[in-house]
Amino acid sequence: MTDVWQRPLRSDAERNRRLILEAAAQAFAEEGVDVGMAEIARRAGVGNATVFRRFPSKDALVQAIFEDRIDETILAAEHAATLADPWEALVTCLEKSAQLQARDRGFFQATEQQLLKHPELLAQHRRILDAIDPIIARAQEAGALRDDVTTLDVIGLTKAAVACIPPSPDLRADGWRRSLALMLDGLRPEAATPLPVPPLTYEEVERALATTDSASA
Amino acid sequence: MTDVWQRPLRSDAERNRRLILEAAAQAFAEEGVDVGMAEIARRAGVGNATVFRRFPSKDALVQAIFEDRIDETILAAEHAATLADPWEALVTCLEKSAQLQARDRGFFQATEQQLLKHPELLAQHRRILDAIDPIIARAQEAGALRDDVTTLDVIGLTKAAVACIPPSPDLRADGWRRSLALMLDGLRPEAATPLPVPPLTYEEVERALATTDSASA
DNA sequence: GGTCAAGCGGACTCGCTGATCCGCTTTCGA
DNA sequence: TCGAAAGCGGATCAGCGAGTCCGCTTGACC
Repeated sequence: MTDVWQRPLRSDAERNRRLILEAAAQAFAEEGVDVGMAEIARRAGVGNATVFRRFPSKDALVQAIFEDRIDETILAAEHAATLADPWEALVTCLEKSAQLQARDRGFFQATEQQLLKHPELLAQHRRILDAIDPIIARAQEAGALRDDVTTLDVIGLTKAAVACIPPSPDLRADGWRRSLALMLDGLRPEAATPLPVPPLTYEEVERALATTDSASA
Repeated sequence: MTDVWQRPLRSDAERNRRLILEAAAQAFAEEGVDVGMAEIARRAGVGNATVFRRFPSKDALVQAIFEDRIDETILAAEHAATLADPWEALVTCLEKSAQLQARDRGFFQATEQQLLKHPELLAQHRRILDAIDPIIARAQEAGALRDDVTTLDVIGLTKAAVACIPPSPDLRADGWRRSLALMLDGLRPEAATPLPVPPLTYEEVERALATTDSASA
């Protein structure tokens, strides 16, 4: 997606691009997506105009970082999928995913509400689903994971495990391990109790987000 | 807390006050706390100055609504506490709490990150904890709830159950019932597996929020 | 009905932040 | 070494949203 620069960036420009991405990721994670572009430029040690030259808008910058994180998550899922034990694969995948989200807590927390409204990002997000799907299926076939949950359920729970810890740099960073463990206990077949309502489908979510989009944009 | 008006408000002023509160609650719920005061005034059918005359700042307005919601939650908890079955009391309490949060999803989601930084609100929030505490304790004594979870854990999970459903007016509004059910399954003693890290204490959270406050304010 | 303080609302200020402009600097190929 | 194009950053613009001002209206009390 986006432009592929025929002529590669000049060396200093490429270096600045990286500095900006790092600074922005850190700033978003620490202070949320509301940090000003000026602050990001300051952290990166460049002028504000330089930021806008590399990323035509703040949105574009946020999206670039978001895509990076999605790639990392997918990589983690693909690695976890290679583990022999189906349940361990699931747990590993979810733990890594939660860890990534916890690291950039401010970023994810502040963006997830509004970020999916960009169609490109929605497509990216779908890639995560596809990466985790087989892990879920395998765990269910092995009888290690209850049958009545969907991939979307599991992803939601993981997100929730991170979200239920208040975001503060001064709080123990591993709090999510506890909530995730509680949720995993609820995902085992032995714990299963009939669920009250049917799951959301991806199509439902997609449609709803698209509508919300046009309403709030 | 807040002012007690010696002279009661003139009838029209009182009416406007109510209109503003309702309009603001709805606007926050639908669009998040980022809606402008002008939009709230528009929804209430009053001029923007009128909003500021009743609530000296946007913060004050948000706090007023927040306190309302906390009162409702505590009321629900107190009602649930009267139920005979300890587990049912817990479930009822959490469901009602989740329902309230789901109704004003945008509001809670957008505020929980930053709202607790006001000491008054932190104190208010503490009242919820105190209301739910005995319900938790009773369920644990009855052997219906695993022993190794704290009230803070349970509140966190409830919040998370709501948070893991994307906020959209076009999405089925009862999605949280499913995630909450999954979490409840993980809270039963039979499902219990040793938890990896110790719980957060209220003091830890309080301290962390206070620090985050001064950093981000 | 008359008086007047309380209340009203629209126009305004003002600061903040995303985004642009422009004159100077750096890289890089020849 | 040198010229041109790419890059740079401080100054600046523009729009938005919180909060204020002021001349007009309305409800309350006699």
